[in-house]
Amino acid sequence: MPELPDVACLQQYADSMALHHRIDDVQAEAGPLLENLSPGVLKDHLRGRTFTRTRRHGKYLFFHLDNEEWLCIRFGITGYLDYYRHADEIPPHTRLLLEFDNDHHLAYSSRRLMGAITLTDDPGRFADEHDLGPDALSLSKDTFKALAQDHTGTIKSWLMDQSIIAGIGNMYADEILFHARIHPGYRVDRLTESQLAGLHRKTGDVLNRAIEARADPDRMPADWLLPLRSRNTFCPHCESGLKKTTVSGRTTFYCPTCQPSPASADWGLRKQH
DNA sequence: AAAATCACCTGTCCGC
DNA sequence: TGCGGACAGGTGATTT
Repeated sequence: MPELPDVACLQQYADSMALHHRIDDVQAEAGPLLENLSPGVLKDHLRGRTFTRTRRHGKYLFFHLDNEEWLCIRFGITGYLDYYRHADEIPPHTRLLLEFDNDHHLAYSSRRLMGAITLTDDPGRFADEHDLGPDALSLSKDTFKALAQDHTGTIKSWLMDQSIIAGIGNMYADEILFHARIHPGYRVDRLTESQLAGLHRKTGDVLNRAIEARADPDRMPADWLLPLRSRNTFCPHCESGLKKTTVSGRTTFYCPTCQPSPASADWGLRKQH
């Protein structure tokens, strides 16, 4: 699940719960989440330290340690954080468990092992090394338009490409395109200036509104697509039946009326059917 | 070279 | 009820 709004909420959660407590104990399992990092080394770096603040870039969350290092977490599809008191509250699939000096715990859980846990001295450098583009909430309209130059693939895959813009995933790409009234299969370089301007505005609107809704579909506005996913239902604007299809290999929902298909020359799909 | 597709894990859901 | 197969919101590697 965790796209930018989800990670922003996890950041708020961590800020309200997990800062300024000394880390007394660390449990980590070896495995694919810890790349180039052993559980023992991670433990050595974290134990005795406190988190002083956090930072988010795209879908990554960084915890600043009082020795100037940062713990970096990527959540993958199934990752989340849980701060709790009693040992029997440990969530299933906990992959990293911190125990603080106030007898509370912070667990990073991930059912599918698709996230990452690592350390860095500098989140900015980390973002560069991992080829992350600017955060989706940091973009000016001009930067947004400039980033779209010369791309011939689909607008949906462009929005989701973390090396271009960091933070947007499959679900919010669909939501943003729905509100911008742009079909997800459009070629990026066939969009008009005004379409790109609208897309930029909707990107900020949707992501910020999703954070307000605490990334909870039940709190999202009534005219949003996301809570309707996989329900085979109707467009909240025009009552057309919503379509489910595949764009760039990803499950895609859209409204065929509000988001009309591009003319054949304007598709960004290599193969169309 | 850019863009699409596959592979990575594991749990869930659906149809037979 | 049991079982196989498709599928899931992400990303990095591989292929086209």
